[in-house]
Amino acid sequence: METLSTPLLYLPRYSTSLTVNNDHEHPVFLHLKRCTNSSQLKQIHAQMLRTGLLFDPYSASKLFAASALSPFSSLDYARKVFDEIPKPNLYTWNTLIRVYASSREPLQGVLIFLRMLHESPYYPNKFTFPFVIKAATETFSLCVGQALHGMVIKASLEADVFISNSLIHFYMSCGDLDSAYRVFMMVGEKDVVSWNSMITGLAQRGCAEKALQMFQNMEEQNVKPNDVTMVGVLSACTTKLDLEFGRWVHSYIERNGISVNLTLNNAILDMYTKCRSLEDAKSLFDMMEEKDIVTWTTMLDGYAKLGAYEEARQILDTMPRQDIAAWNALISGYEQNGMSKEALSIYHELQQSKIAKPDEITLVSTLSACAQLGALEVGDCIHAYIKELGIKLNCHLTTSLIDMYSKCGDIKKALEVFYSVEKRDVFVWSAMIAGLAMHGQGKAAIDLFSRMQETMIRPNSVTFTNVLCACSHAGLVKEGKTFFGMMEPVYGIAPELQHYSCMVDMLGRAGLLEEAVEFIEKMPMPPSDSVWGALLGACQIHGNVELAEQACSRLLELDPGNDGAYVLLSNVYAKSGKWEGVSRLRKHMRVTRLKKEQGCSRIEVNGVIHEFLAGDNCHPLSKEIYSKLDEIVVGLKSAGYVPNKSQLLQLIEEDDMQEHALNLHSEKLAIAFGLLYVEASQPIRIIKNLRVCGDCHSVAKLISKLYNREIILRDRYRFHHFSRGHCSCKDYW
DNA sequence: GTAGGGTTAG
Repeated sequence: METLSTPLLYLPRYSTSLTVNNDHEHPVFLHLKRCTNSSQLKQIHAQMLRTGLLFDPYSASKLFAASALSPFSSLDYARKVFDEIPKPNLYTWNTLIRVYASSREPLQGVLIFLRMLHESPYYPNKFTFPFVIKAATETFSLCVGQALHGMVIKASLEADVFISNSLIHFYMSCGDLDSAYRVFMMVGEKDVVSWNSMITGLAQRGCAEKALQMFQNMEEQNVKPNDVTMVGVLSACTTKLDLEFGRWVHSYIERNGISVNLTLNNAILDMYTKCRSLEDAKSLFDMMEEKDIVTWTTMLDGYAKLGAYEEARQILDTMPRQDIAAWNALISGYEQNGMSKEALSIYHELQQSKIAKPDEITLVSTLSACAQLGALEVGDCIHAYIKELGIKLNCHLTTSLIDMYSKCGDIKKALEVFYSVEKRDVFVWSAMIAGLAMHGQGKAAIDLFSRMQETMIRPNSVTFTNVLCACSHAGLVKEGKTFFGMMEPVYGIAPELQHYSCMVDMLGRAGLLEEAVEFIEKMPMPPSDSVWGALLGACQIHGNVELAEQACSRLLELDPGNDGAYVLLSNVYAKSGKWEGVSRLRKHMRVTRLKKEQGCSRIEVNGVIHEFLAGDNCHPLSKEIYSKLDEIVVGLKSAGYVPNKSQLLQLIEEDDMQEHALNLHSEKLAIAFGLLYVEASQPIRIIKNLRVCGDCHSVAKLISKLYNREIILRDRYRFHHFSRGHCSCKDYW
């Protein structure tokens, strides 16, 4: 520790008077200019205090600027210096606002500004406003910015292009595009930054077309674009996923001699990966002489999202520093491509290696993977980890937790999370409504939707999909029709295909097949495969062969490879004893080599996921499982169970064999495994990739009674809670 | 003596 008795610098002891007489060449300023570390700065500070130079506002401002802006100084130290200055001048106030505006506490910038208005004799000048507007931008404080805008006008400073540009950026960041545009229009001499602020603002708000239109206007006005302009334009291309236009922009940059720096190269690279051209991305990546963490992460993300996992992994292993963004890119790449097991394994690797610390984004992706897999125990661990680290739940995390708990079958925990948070955005509300819907709690879902209306949060298109889905699963036809009718007139949300599908599903399930058909006929757009699929599903429930045939052929016109359509139609035939229809379908599937998606059920025991396929004997405990299954069948038969073969795609002709095939359904294997290895106090949680068949549904009900166990089964569309011989779906599914 | 706009992971 250096002390003042061993100075690093020799500071001549001037006999200073308090006034400096405009002697700006005071030697202490020279030292200040040459100062390279904080110890030297402190010595100068001490010297100025001793000599009283600090009482001169101009000299003090010099010291303060050095304390606030030099790379080796800290904001805390600068603040201490500021507090010692008896009469800070306007320059000093401006500098303090400036450093706070770009610090981690931008709000302080606004507060200091207010203090300046009260305590100082100065009125803000053309330099003050850009700093304080930046502070308002960083805090997303619309009313503060609006007030500042008012002050700018009163001070007759609205013609200042720097201030106007700050205001444009501010309004864009707050999402007030109209105000940004108004300020933009008022700027007399728009410079390149004015245009850039509009272009990047629009691009970041997802208004790609408007951003590109702005770019065109800019060219027409003969304002020469620079590298920042092109980053904004590329961002718009990336939103549009328009590779051809992206390539044109790349060549435009080269043709117009726009200087390409690292950031611009990164933006071009991102455009190529998002527009799915790995070739273009790779060749740019290889050519780039300078790369930073963004370059590496962008390339890694491109590989991972497009399924080139080996290449992605190689980037991770060779990049100079594996920060958390890189791990997140790999995890989300797997998760978004439905490879949840791989996503979880990367997450585990990350935790064990401790190379980087998981952040909110890591947790959101990993929770989604848990939700897909139904990995409740892993999901629970992540929730515990969040609590342990004291991570505050933001809306993204809250949504992911609610989604994970709902999809893993623990609706109570999902509700706990929902009620534990103070802040809920439209995604949080929608996720909770979806959770209740998939658990068949339609009434609760609707109640929640009503409570949502009491808040300022406006429902979006997804919210309505979830509400209609809730009505459909719970048979709430009247309510569903009301909500559907309100969408456009009350909420200004035009119904989309998924809303029509939900309505057809709802009407169809309720047996209103004619009404469902009329509804389809009145659709303002061509019905999609999922609309016909909903109708076909309803036909299966209500055994309407003729309509099923029509729905199936319309569905196959749109999606010829839809194996589910054949299965559903086959079930309709089987249900009404039309075996010739069944074998015709079977033959057709054989000829076209279309295979029914294999049924697969999953169960998690002690954090390990066990997977079963129909008739599968790959499991190491296969023998025990099958003997348990035999025991169950004997027990069920003596309780009066008769196998229900109506929903079996008739691949096996003989009766005995049919029954055998039924017994081998994957969910039955998983239930047998659960009875053997899940603690008696715990529910048996199973996840199936397809819809549960009627026979398995009755069997699960009986088992829940005979063995006095709770079984929670997630199928492709919803949950079934079996308990004491009943199912939560009330056999309406 | 002070100023404004940009790229990656949800």
